[in-house]
Amino acid sequence: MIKRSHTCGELTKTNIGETISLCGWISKRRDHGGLSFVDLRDRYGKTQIVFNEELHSNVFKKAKKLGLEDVIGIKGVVVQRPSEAVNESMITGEIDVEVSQIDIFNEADAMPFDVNDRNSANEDHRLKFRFLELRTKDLQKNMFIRHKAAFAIRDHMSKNDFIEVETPVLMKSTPEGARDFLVPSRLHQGKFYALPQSPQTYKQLLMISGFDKYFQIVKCFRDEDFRADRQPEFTQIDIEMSFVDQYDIINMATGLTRNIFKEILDVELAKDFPQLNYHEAMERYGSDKPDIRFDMELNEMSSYVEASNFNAFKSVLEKGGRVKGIVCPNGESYSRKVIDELTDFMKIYYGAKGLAWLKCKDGKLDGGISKFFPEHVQNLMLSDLKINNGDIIFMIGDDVSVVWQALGALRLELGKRENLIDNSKWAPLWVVDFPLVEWNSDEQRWDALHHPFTAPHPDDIDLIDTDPANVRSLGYDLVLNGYEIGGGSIRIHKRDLQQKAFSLLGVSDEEAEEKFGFLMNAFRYGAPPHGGIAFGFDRIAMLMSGSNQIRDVIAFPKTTSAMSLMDNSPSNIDKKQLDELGLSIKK
RNA sequence: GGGGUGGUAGUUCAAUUGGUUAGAGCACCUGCCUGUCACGCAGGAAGUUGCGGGUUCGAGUCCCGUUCAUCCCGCCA
Repeated sequence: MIKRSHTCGELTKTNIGETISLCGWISKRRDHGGLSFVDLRDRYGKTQIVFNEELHSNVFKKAKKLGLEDVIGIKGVVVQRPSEAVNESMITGEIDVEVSQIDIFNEADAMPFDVNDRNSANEDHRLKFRFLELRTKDLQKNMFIRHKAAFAIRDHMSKNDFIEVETPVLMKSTPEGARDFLVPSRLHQGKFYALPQSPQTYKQLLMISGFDKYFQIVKCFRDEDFRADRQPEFTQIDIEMSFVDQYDIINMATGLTRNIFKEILDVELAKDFPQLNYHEAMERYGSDKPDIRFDMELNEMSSYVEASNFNAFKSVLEKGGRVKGIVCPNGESYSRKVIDELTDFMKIYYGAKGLAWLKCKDGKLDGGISKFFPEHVQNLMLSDLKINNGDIIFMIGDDVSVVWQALGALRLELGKRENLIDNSKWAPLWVVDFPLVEWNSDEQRWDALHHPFTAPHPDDIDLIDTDPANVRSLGYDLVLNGYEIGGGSIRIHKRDLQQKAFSLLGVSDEEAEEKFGFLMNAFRYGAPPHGGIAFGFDRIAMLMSGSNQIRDVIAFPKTTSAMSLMDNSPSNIDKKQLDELGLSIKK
């Protein structure tokens, strides 16, 4: 067997005259009769190797039958290319390898798609042959970014005294939050393990154990519906610290994020990331994960509405609702048809009742609902909101949550349409002071916004009994370019406060004991104040690789229906396996 | 659970209002070619139009159902 002396990405004219050997895949073939050029590829690059009938007729004959993606090893001499044949776009473009010996390791069938071009097949087809898609330059680059990021994280955390502790993958099911993936127990028939949604309880127990700086790069599992940035199994950078407040965590996580971007992309992020509290984020951007690479903030419109004759909005205000609006440039391009499309978008997806608009023309407001606004009100709007000629103003009036959500989505849509987003920009920010709980009207109860171990803001503890909706938590999210890439909180570390939190969430003592008794019990034996954060490692890798699909940074991802098209999982199992587990399939 | 988009040779796409034998690039096969790098030239093979039903003289095209992929809403403590 020919073993390689070099990779396919490194030979240059300094190697001319050397006898070398290479191993790799045939990326491209150009046959000229007695002379045949082959681009040999491995993950380091490509090198052009030449088969010459006159020089090595035996080898030439063997090479005649070579096809795309055959795997070969060759031995030969590095030679200078004729000057007119130099390919300046390749590192190895000044040399050829004159092949004198060849091993054909494996001949490939006709390829299902062209691995030189990732776009040569649809995604479902590429997923079926994911091992081939992973040969593409794009995915090799992405996997390398991911590897470097994981390496940089471990290095950074270790240097800062954090230790990585592995926690169980088979754990107790807790029906709170996301749906669990379940694993039936053979030895305890009828009982189930769950795969962790996150190692949350374990890392809190590790704090009680005294591992005051813990981290783990760890797989987590959530059985919900999937999106471009969500997979059933995903990887978190899980971190927890003792004897800290939320600003210690924020500082640590900012430092880690800056380090990753510096190491992998050589990007210098701001020393401190901007911070917005939740309420401000919603009021200004209509989102708890705002993309602040562009402005176009949401404006308060109630004073203009009150001074107007537009009764639809006035009655919204009377009923305690809100009216907000955004000012968008390039209003001429918003024809009736386009506005109707945007209106449907608002109605169908965000429950808005409509989308009001007015345009600014010749220094005056025009069209849409402009006639309901007296001239002096219009003038105020023009000057307060800095509306320019050609702008269009969109307004929505509704319950505050609808206004926030709909306008937040509209802001993003308009930002894209108007090309306001600078793709070269990195805009991290912290969102803090989240509400502790939100009302779940379906279940008629309060749900934890983050999770049930999140500490309430110390200033708001008295409100827990009287006004739960306005209790802030010591929770925080790290947002980058409109993606939530991390989130965490200071945890409750006292048994009585944890009990209070459970009772607010409608978790009975018995239930709390059954589900979280082991944690509650641990609080009896010396629990330090602690808190932490978990980063979505896949999302970070995705953003760093310039993608908006998490699948692009996962070697073997699942589809949006949680299937693996490559190995066809999930799949049926033998009756024998079911019997061993004491399970039967419901018909 | 709901909505949008898509599924046609191995693959990427085309196919006029429903109308002849469903076409083209790449890949594949055969032959030619000694400086190509998207090599070139000549020829060839390749199709259950996702699946099931319906309308029609006639369906890739229209209708209903279903399935898969993808994007979004719900969901994701």
